[in-house]
Amino acid sequence: MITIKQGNSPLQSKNKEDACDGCPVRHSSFCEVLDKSEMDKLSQITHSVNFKAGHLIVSEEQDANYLYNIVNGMVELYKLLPDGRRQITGFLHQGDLLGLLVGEEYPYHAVALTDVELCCVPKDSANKLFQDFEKIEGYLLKKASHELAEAQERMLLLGRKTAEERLATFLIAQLKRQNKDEKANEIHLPMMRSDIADYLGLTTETVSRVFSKLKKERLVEIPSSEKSNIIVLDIKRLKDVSEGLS
Amino acid sequence: MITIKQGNSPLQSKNKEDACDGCPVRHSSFCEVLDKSEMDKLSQITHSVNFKAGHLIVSEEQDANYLYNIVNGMVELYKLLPDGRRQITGFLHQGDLLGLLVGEEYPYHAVALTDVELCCVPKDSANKLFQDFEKIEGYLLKKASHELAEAQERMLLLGRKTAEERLATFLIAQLKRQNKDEKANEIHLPMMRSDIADYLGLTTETVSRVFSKLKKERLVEIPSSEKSNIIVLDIKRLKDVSEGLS
DNA sequence: CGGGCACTTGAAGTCGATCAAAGTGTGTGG
DNA sequence: CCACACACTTTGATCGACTTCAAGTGCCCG
Repeated sequence: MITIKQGNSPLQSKNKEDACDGCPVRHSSFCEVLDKSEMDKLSQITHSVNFKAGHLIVSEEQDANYLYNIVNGMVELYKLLPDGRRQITGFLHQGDLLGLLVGEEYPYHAVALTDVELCCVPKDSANKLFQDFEKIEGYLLKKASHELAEAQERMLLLGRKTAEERLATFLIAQLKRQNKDEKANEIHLPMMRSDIADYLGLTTETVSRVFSKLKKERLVEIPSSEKSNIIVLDIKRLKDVSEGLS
Repeated sequence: MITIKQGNSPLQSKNKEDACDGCPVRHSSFCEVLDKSEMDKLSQITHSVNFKAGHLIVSEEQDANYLYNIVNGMVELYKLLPDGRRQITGFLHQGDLLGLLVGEEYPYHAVALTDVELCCVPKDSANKLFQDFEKIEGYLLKKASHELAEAQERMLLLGRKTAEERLATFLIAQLKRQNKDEKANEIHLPMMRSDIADYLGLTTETVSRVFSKLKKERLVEIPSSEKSNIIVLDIKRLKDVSEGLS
């Protein structure tokens, strides 16, 4: 069972005017498509929000009143079955969007994995947002299709890969995301083993056992004191394992 | 192993001018956001394509030159592992989009499950499409977010549900899709058991066994001659099963 | 120092996979 | 029209990967 600290409502966490003055909004990923003056205008209708690690940001079936852009930190999305089984559907990083949806309600829970800073767009402003900044809609579409492709990759993982292949796939993906440099081989995993398990459709025990197996095979190394740091010893071979070649 | 008939290249299957004259494009789901004159204009840059059941429409890593809209019929999307393991990531129905993506290449294979008719937008026209018809982009975004929510639901299924729960979930979803009427209880499944298996992350044998179990429990009925027709005897209880309540 | 939490490791159990065979419906050619 | 082949489905028996249950370890923090 997961314990979640009570989440702040977005507006509590920071005074709205302060947030805009401090201009963290400028660092939202919207700057990829908007120029400086547009970002200034954008900051009129958005504000910054902070959540401490472990806090609930949105919950399933809660009215979707905000669209968030992760400014920094990491967020996990998950769905639950009535009996408590949990599937983490994604880890969100800087620049990712949270709350992009059709319906009235969020289709998932979102929890801050680390301390996070979010750029928060009230939903009623969203339509205005689209009118004022046409580019935004195309940008969101691009983001959404990208996520869709990732989701399909994940379905392949969950439906057809073995435990070892799943963890290898996960590590390779994290490695790619965290390093521009092709050769870099260090990964930092801010989430617990049980989060990795719920992301990969496994149990913590299995994740732990597979980590041990990968260590024994000299594919990775894990300093015993800092279990959240992984060193990949053989990227090529790990990649092969992730695709079932081995 | 799956045998796939050689797909036609889009332009072979029908004479372009004929397709537009026959105005099947008018029946593409874009009509949900465009008025008649806009649809006429749209049909200038799109054309109709037909594929016979079993034929390959697009394949993974093939250059994504077209965006398709399913006019009628059914399409399956899937990804493969090097050793042949297959995961079907979606069944597309009337109005669904095929080929909405960021990259240069399709991230999946698409095969016609039934005879299908597609509305085909060449990619170079797509940008023009967005400029001329601003509404289209918002429409695509809506479609994409909807698909994203479905993908997350599927991850929960693949990562955390039992075989019985998966099949029940699948049947309930098909029932909803095929019937406006809440009370209707007939489902037609154009795909084979092995397709259902590859969609649910199971084997054909397991799918078959679970069907037998559901029959024995009087949750469904399957006429022995028409295995593609399913009658749901107890929707409420099947729904409970799909959520792990039972 | 001790309690708690995350993680690891071990032993036993189970669900679905695999292997094998039989059943069912369809189409084809004699 | 029947017989045979083929493709799909079902059923049965066995197997194995991952889960479950149960200890045990190490680390942090009061």
